[in-house]
Amino acid sequence: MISKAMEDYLKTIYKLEREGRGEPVGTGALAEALAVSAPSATGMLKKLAELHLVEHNPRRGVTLTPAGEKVALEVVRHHRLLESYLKEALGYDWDAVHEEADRLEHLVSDELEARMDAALGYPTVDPHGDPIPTREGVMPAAASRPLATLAGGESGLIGRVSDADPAKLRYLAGLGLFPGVALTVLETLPFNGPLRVRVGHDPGAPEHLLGRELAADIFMRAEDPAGASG
Amino acid sequence: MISKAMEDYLKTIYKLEREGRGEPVGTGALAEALAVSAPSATGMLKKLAELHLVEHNPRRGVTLTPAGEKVALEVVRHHRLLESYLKEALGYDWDAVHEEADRLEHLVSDELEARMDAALGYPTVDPHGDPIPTREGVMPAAASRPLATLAGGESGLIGRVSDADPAKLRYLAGLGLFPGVALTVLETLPFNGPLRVRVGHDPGAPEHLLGRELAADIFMRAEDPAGASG
DNA sequence: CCCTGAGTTTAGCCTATCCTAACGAAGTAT
DNA sequence: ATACTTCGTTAGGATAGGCTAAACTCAGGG
Ligand SMILES: [Mn+2]
Ligand SMILES: [Mn+2]
Ligand SMILES: [Mn+2]
Ligand SMILES: [Mn+2]
Repeated sequence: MISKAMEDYLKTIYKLEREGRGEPVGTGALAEALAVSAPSATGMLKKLAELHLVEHNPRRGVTLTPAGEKVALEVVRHHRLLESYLKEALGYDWDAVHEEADRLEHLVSDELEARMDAALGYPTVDPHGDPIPTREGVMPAAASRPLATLAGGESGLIGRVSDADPAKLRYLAGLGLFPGVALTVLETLPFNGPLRVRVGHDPGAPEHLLGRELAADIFMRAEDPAGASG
Repeated sequence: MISKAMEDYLKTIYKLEREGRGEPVGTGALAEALAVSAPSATGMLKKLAELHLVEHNPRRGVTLTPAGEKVALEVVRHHRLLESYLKEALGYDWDAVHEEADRLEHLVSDELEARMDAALGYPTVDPHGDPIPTREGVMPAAASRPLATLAGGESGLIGRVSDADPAKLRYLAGLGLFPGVALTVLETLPFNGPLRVRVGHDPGAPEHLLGRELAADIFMRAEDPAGASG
């Protein structure tokens, strides 16, 4: 049986694997991400390796096996469906959904998953724009073009926003910046200065200044939004 | 800290206290209801007594303290709100909600509780007609008049149905018998025979035969339905 | 080539919750 | 009054997960 704790380990290994560049995940990084001690992580990794959910090369790191990745994707699917459901159906703010979903994600039955999915109209991304893995365990590509790579005058649609910091999410919400919103970069001030952006293409639309740290949390859709025709 | 396991013990003690007639709950009955061994129950009772959540008189039984009852009522409130939410908002069948709610009831935050409550329009009973304790920890009275106590020709509104057996719930749903539905007892066959009932007052309305076992699971509202004027 | 330090693993413990087997208390029946 | 029976508690142990302290590995730096 796969416990709640095991699911959290697998989910976190998955996340760290994505963030890193193909290297196996280190015990220390894993322990830190889970807020447990390194020995606890070592112990759990042995158990997970025993179950063939991870490959553990002592002192080198861990990698998910296909079976482990399947479990991780299921948990991520539950998490992101929950975030979407809490926001869309129950009116949660997008900075509050993560914590709630983190608790509930381990208890979502197949039926609850299916009913939330249907109630939401089979969404493909969560409130932060993170892709929702399919029921079959396929993770769609995430929007990955940093806002700062847009040239002055270029525009596009916000695809995704980092959900790591609730305070940033609240600030962005205050500016009206969500996934799906069109954004035009008016200018990029030099020496790592802020970006001046306009919401939408209209000359009359609100403009905002975004510091580099905040801009780094915003990713644009790959697809051309079909019209900087402002 | 009150663990999930403790919440389950307190909830079950509460239920058994209600079912019994004021006598303290025995260790064996509690253990059986929780599907654990008697020694496990003894051990947990000591811990709960330590926390002043129950009063445990060894070899006599347990009683909830006011603090323990408060916790129990919170868990029951979460359970019944969840059952209502799953049915009303997500389209669950009323025989499927109990199992799901039993898993989720320990993870409901104050915010989730409040949002489900509001989304449902502040319901006072769950899908089976069981009263939902208030946020302040008050348990409303449950419909308690057994269907079989209605005289031939008498009618009333179904108030509550035992949720113990999903198969019975499915059968009753097939007959259209839910809380809130009007029911007229046409006759009560002798020697503990079945009840012939009519859904509603109309002479043309569907009639059904209910065996005593099934009838014993149906309880009518105390209030007079204001009109056997059929 | 050895030494050192960062990072991991081992050793030894702790807590929560559950279990079985054995023991004890109390009421019931002879 | 004594013996049986029922029920609860004590004793002893398991498992899952987490922790601290100590030992180990190994890739450089000297
Ligand atoms: Mn999240
Ligand atoms: Mn998210
Ligand atoms: Mn229930
Ligand atoms: Mn119910």
